[in-house]
Amino acid sequence: MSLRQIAQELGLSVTTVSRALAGYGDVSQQTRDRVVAEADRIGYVPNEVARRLQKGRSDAVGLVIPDSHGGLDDPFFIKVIDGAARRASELDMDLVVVTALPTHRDLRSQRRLVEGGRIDGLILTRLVEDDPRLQHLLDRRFPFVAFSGAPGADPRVTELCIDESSAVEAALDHLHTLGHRSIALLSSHAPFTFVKRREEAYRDAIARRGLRPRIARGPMNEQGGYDEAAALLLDQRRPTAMLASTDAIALGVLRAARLAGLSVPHDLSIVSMGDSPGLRISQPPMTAIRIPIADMAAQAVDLIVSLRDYGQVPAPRAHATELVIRDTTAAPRH
Amino acid sequence: MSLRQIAQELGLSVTTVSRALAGYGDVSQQTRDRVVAEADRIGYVPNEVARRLQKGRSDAVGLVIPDSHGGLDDPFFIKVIDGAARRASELDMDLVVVTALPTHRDLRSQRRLVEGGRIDGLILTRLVEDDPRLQHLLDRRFPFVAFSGAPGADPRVTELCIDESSAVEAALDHLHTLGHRSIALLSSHAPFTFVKRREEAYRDAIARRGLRPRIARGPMNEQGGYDEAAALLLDQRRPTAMLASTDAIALGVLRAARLAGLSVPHDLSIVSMGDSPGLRISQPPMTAIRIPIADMAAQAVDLIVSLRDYGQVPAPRAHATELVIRDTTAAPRH
DNA sequence: CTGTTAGCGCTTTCAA
DNA sequence: TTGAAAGCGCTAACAG
Repeated sequence: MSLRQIAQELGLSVTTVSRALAGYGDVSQQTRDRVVAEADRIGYVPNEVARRLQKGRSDAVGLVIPDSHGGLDDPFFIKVIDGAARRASELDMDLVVVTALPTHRDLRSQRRLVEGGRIDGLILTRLVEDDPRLQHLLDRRFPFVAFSGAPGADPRVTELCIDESSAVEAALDHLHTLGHRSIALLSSHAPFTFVKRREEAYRDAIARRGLRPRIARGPMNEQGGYDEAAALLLDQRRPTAMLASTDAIALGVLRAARLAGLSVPHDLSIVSMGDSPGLRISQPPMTAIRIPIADMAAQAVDLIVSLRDYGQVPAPRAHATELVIRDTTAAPRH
Repeated sequence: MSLRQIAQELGLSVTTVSRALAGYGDVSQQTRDRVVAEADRIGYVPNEVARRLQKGRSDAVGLVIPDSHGGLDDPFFIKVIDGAARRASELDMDLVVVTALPTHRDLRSQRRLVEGGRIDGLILTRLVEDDPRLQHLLDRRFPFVAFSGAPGADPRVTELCIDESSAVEAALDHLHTLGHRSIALLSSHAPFTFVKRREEAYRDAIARRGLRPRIARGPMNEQGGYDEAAALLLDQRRPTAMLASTDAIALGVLRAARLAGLSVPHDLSIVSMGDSPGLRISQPPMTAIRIPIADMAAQAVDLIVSLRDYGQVPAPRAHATELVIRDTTAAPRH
């Protein structure tokens, strides 16, 4: 099961066998055929670890997910893993997943991964302001891409993002066209960059229409969405539509509306931003801005390979989003 | 950033430095202190790849998830990844995730992983009868554990399972005690072992109570559950309760009941088997048998380490399940 | 076209 | 208690 075995069997040098199997380099066709035949016969698979040591790279991409003690329930991560693992598999690479406490104050996971040579590049998610992870990677000039954007548009950071402006614009256009004039944004307190960007995009889009912005914030989960929506719905002049900045929040809004006895979409329209499967089977199915997380994750792998091999990337562009109209949006009642 | 650097800096041999850092072996306390201090100073992190090559093991655990072209939406896998990655991180190991086509007829992913020395053991999920993956691993005596059970109770297979009998029994006991006498099982056509086990457990538990079994089958997803339930609900003598063998199916049942104008739980009680977060926020929140997927995945890592190091495992026991009573179960109407 | 040599960074003998 | 030497399996550089 090693090159040496094949070499001995065929009376060749290990080098020649290696070359023949690599598929390039100078080897006679005859030798190549013999080697390949023998390799097939004994079912040779190269030792990836040895190859990595020699090549000085690991052909693996890292991903850190939050350590939530068995409670990880964010569809975002399964999408990221799905997309990244698929692309990595296509490239004969590994996706290495480790957990870290969500605070990321403890860089041990990242250091083991990065400095131990286990991976060639890292996919970062949920970056916050002054994220220590970022500095660590920049200091080492280690290849990485940041999902959902990095704070401050640092040119050294390769971002993987959607065009938040046009995504929010599409949602507001849809609602505005339906006749809504009071549209709230259900945002969150979470310190992630995309949260802020979405808020800005919302403010701009609302201002362009001469409407009044209303932004609610809470924890970035279902309960948070529920609480935010419940408070807004108590208001005398409650909004006729809500744009939720994440799927979990949107599902909380839906629950709040139901418990308040409001009909969705007639008493309240809801648009979510995301792509969770839960949105399709919610009651009613949720209108949403689809964010192609898996595709973005697949691209992340390509970008990392490019960064590793060429030290730069072909200017990554924002991914297109898509308004998927389902059953939580309609014209407001008078 | 290598042992050599530290060795040169301190005028020691690489061997000594290695020993000092390993924490065992014969090194004077003084030398050890000096080495550790210097290692800290330059921020030494051992090259994991070199260590792996030398040790002949990779300190990594593999997991193959279905390649669903960006559509992976099964909460099962995120739980598995979460639990396995966390335990692996605790042990300073990696979790390597790759995708493969769900048919698993193509063993390339597995062969690259296993024979390339990239991992020390593999976590298998969703095994089917005569699964080619199983034979491949058994042939090579490669450490692996099978999630959700392997067909046929092969003694060479380390299983990670719940006690299906007592899980189903708990669900049926709950429903029976509430007064239900017509309880259907919404199963699926999926060829996985746990599906069959659940059906058997259901038959037994129903028989013990002198009731008549009713088993419906369809695709193992939300739509499947919807279709199965819709058909049952058309029946003159429709069941008053349904036990869904997976969460996705249960959510489909809920949708069918709603569209049929039935009140859940009063017209129809539903119990699910699983642990998805979606169950907590369904309307109404779903009564379920909680299956501790993440804990099982964490144990999977321990079992693989044990198999690797000792060639055997401390007889793994079935994981306990728990009936979580929420709002989809109540006494039947007359 | 093929072989020899060297070395990736580490750990493990075996000697001193 | 320390060091020298060997080698994990592979690839790259340099000769022939």
